[in-house]
Amino acid sequence: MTLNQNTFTGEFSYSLDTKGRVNIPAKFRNGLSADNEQSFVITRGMDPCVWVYPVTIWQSIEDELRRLSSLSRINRSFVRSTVRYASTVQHDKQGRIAITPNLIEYAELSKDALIIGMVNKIEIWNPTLLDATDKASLEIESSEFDELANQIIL
Amino acid sequence: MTLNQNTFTGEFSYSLDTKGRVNIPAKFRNGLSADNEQSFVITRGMDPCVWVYPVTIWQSIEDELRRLSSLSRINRSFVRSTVRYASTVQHDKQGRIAITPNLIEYAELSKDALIIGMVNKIEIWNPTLLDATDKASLEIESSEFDELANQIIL
DNA sequence: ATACATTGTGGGTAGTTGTGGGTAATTATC
DNA sequence: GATAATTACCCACAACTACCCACAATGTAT
Repeated sequence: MTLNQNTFTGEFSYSLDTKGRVNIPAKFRNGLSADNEQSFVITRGMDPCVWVYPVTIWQSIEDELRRLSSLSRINRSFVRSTVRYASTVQHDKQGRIAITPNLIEYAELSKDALIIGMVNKIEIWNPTLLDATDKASLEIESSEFDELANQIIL
Repeated sequence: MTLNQNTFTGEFSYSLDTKGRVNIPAKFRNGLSADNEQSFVITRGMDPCVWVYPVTIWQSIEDELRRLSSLSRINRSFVRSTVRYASTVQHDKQGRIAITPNLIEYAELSKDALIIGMVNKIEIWNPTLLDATDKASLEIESSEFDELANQIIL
């Protein structure tokens, strides 16, 4: 399939093994463009989950960060907080990537991992945490959803 | 993997030994382009930490500094504080570099060293100092932070 | 329905990496 | 010029990681 590379949709229940590895769904792997060399960048999400970017997408973020001068304190701490938890990982022959202990702790991952396609990136969740986050945000932000509706037509 | 040379991301907890040496994470060493000849330039960071540049990157910074000359006061003080303490170091067979006593004192380094990839350079921190710095900047600059995030993060 | 390929999961092994310390060479001090 | 201090280079080892193989479950084709 060559339609829409580096685009991810759908939800998958996979498991994190004792070595901290999770499988990337075959659908997602096959959707990866060749120039990614089977690699992703994993980092902290804004929510308590792991964000997984194709490297080529992440590089565009890096390029912008590179342009921020370190003379400014805000820039320094912004670059630091963005890049600090990011690492490049290549999936093995079985299609798995290793999640760093740091990120496992942050996203509170244990055996069950919920993998969600988020268009240009992938999220890995502890199912319990996702439920809680969903409920909370639905209550609070319905008015902001309305605002977004004006910008994006579904 | 040859993707993106001289680019550093991620966080590592290493230790400074009794001889003042720290390991450069294997990931960072492997990402160094060959023309660096396993060497870095270490100097004072603008925050209380040690900055570590690949020599080739440092050279381009020096070139820029030369061009800026001494027109503005900020440049003069930047040049003075940054260049003054810079020295070139080559890592040994085990991948360690020796930090000069001067820089160890400046960054208040002792046993624990936190090594952070900052895209085009590496920072070495005393973990306690980093925590403090983080907290301070988060309080003061959170709005400007959000602004940057909106521009850069996908 | 059966054979075959693909996918998700578990685990073993060899090589790499981080860390400590020892010895020789170099530099500094008197 | 002799001695002390520092630095560069080497070896050793434990812990970890990358890589490989195996197998069961699922999906696909004939």
